[in-house]
Amino acid sequence: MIAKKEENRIRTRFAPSPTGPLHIGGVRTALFNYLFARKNKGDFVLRIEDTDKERSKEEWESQLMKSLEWFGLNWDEGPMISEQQKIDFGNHVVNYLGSHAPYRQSERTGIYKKYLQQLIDAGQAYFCFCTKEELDAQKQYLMSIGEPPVYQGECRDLPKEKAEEYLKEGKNCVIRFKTPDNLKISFIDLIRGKIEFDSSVLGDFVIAKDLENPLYNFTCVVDDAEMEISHVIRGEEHVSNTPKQIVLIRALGFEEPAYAHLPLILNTQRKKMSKREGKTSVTEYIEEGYLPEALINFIALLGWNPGTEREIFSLDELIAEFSLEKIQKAGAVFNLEKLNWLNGTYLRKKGLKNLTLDCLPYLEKAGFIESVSLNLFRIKETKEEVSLDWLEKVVSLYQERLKKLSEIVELVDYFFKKEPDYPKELLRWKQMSGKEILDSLEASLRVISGLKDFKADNLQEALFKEAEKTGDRGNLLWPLRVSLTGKKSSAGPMEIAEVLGKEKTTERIKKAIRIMENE
RNA sequence: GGCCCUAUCGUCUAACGGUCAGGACACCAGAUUUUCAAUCUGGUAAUCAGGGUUCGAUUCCCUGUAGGGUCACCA
Repeated sequence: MIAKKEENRIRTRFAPSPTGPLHIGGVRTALFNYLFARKNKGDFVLRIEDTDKERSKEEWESQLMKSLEWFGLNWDEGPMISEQQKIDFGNHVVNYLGSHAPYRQSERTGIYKKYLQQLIDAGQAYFCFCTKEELDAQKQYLMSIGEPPVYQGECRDLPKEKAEEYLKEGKNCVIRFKTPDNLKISFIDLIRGKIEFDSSVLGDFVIAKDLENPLYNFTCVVDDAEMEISHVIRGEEHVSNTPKQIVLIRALGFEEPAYAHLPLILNTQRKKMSKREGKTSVTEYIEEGYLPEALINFIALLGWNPGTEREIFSLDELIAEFSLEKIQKAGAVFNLEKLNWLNGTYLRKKGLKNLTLDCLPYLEKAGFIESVSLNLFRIKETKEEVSLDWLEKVVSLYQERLKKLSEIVELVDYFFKKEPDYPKELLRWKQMSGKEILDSLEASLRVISGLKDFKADNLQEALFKEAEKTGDRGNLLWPLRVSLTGKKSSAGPMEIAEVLGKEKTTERIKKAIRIMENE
């Protein structure tokens, strides 16, 4: 099924298990595999590790792929996807990039079975009939006396006939690998250098529940070999799996891939990021309104640096700069503030049209607007119809203030309400008296009424001229701004007025005047 | 507890054995300003400890300390 690849071709893989949404750490692993493959003109393979039938769900699988697609981390190969499969995934993923499905371990049982049988026949793996209770007790004991809690090999030398007899009886069993005794297993980690383990800490570990149900370490080794993966780049939590996989590779006569174990991404408590504290799934970041390019840029800089002082990189620029040598050894704390800053810079760089399109779902979800047609929207509260162009103007007022898309809602809400709601006190600038506020609002109203061309520039000119009378522009502009927005901070009142239009601007100032008069 | 890994500003990080230990985020101050941002300028802030090796250690070695990972019929 998998074509023989050319000698020395770089091939990496991302091998998630579909048991939940894509994790930030998962994106980083995928990203580095992707970057390394692309940098070296190699291949990037996606493999779904769904051997755990209890926890694996197809919806997670499609969400995983959707997330990778969103980031632009497209994989190169896999079985060609049939029309039927496309339909099966229904709404989740409409079209896969390159029309490749990922490799699914659940569809490769036959392959694993063959190799499993090979090990059993060669006496390198055996059936174990020990019960869970027995093993738990043993583990407890070993840990209590400070020994590594490994299987003691009770069934290791069980005669073949005996094993077959138990098997026939239907006795519960697992398949264990016969780990060689007293063996030093070392490998060169491309990031950490030489790492060595003693085989005694491995014990005879379980490689399959039975011939039909192989377990992670086994399937991983078989697949990496079958798929001719040249570089296994994965999280640091896997270093302790590596010696197990190496002894399996040797027993099966496979070639060892190169290994690179990435430092962990930590939470602010400096622990491995977990679902317990903070946001870990990328879907949460997507929903909050982080851009894929910002997230990619940020994650790339977590544990890697280009060796220069540059910090802003597109995916293609990362490919050009990437190298494994520049990867850090120590774990890196996920620094949300820096992500926010980066996202803000990407938001500011974005074209207004696209930014507005990105904001639309948030405005709809907030119940501000509903879509009438492609370019026409209705403000729900006032039933007014507005164009996409107008929404662009609204968004443009806040482009440079935005850190993430979701913030647009509370920033621009006053455009979508009949009138802003605010406490009277908010209209007061510094020590102004009620009379002064009233005068100020009436002055604004007068200036605005007399204006023919209702544009921010003209408004500014006229209002600044009026403001000279008191010397402090705030005297005029603060009450005006509050009357229009009901907020203590916002974009400039002239720009807001222009977008609001003369009529509404006038109405809102009049309302503020009424509030002041009701003293 | 066993095994494995790691250690530079609060955080992400730079520094062929010789640098005033550099940059970015955050923070503080100033400029700008009607507010909040954005922007510009400046500032505070770090080599875990102790031993070696060396003319000279952030850098190499050892010990200690601290932190992390992992010890499933999960991946």
